[in-house]
Amino acid sequence: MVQKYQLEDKVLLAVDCIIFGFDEEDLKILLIKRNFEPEKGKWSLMGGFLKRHENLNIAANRILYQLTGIEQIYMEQLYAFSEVDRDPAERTISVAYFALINIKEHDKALIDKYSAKWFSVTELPELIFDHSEMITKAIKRLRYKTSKKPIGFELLPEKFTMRQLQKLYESILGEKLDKRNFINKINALDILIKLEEKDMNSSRKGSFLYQFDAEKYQQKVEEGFSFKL
Amino acid sequence: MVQKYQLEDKVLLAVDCIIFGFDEEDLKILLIKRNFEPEKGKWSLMGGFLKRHENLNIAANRILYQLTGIEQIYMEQLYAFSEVDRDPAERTISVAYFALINIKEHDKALIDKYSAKWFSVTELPELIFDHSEMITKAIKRLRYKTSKKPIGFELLPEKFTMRQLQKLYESILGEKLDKRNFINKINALDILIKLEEKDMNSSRKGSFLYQFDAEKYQQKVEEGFSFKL
DNA sequence: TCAAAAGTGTTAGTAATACACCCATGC
DNA sequence: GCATGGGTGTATTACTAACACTTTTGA
Repeated sequence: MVQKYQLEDKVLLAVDCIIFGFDEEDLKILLIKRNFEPEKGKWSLMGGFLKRHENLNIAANRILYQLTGIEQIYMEQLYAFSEVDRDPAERTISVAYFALINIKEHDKALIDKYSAKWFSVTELPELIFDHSEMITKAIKRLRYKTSKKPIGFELLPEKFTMRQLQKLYESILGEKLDKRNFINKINALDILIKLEEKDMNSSRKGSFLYQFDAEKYQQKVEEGFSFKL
Repeated sequence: MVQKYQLEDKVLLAVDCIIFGFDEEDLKILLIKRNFEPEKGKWSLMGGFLKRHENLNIAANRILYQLTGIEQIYMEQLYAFSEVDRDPAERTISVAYFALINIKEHDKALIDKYSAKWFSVTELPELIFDHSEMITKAIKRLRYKTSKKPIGFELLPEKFTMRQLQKLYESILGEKLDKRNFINKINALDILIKLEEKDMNSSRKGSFLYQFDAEKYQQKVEEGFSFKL
């Protein structure tokens, strides 16, 4: 006979999604114009409320899908934000999630339809509630993860140049890296396939394209390999 | 005019506290016999429900105080656990917090009164709900933090021997460390004060006692120092 | 006198950093 | 022919890891 917790306070539990993308220049974050009160019309992370039948991961994916049409991506829980007055309308606790996606792979039309927009992390607009704080924390976590595992390949097209990869790392870490050291380290990891093909857009000489070797990477992870950039 | 989110589901939000302690031998976790249904009488983390007027940090401290008499310690948020059926009585999301405390500094009588008990992390009893999973995650986080910052001093008495400190690190990391390398590294950090005094309990020869130099440490942190064991 | 834990340095290997010039091409 | 970005290797330094014997003293 299971007894219930009848005297306890219940609260609204929100989920906010921090979606990172990369456009071969800058690290970007996807924001949306909020279409309900309070703060209607202001920029915001993709957010919504947890429903009774969902866990938080599922809610995060549903909310992202409803607001942007983006489906089935891996999101990771960041932190629960719980200041009593963080939402002026009503007491709400928000669990922030973040994810990395490839901007080009996700249908621009769909995102436009939903009035979502990419902003460079260095030029974010004013955001509602504590969403800036969430983003600050997400960037910190992203930097940490980047220094442990070679993530970031999600953010690039299937074929990419060393220079694009380097720029991606630079924009995540917020600092310039040495070209030769970077290439040496990435090559030492031995998880890229160098293609015959060259990308001729970026320079007259052209630069070789690479692919991420997911199989080799998986194998190395199983052998317990760890990464340090 | 602030509008409310009237159609959204509300849920119970619980907080569970993972309290780490060290008794100069083993890394331990504080557990309590649950005195209400469901699962009454089984071992559990210290848990309770968030109240309307509290944020999660404050709730975590209140719950810990009510169940163990331990006050005013620094707790860090770990993760929100949200499986739909994690609590059979009613839909409950739980945010886990963890902390490090010095077992001896916290009044044993008080803890006994509340029927809390310390268990070695290597010999945990069966726990309710998803509490084992919470502990696994907390240990992982603790190991990570230990490898970045010289934490763990919270777990030792004010004066301690190098060997005690080494045992603490070994029990957090779950592996043996080399005595000389350990001492060399700790000394290189230059955040301990070597005392004249010796501890005569552990051996015939006696071993020198050390103190953590909080001031020096603070200064180094400000200079941007980072730690790698 | 011996058992039990404390204390003490060096070396070899590995990883991280700093650094500068030539190449290929389109204009 | 020159401007642009691409590509390449080495030397130095700092860190990490492995390793064994002597000291002290209470029983």
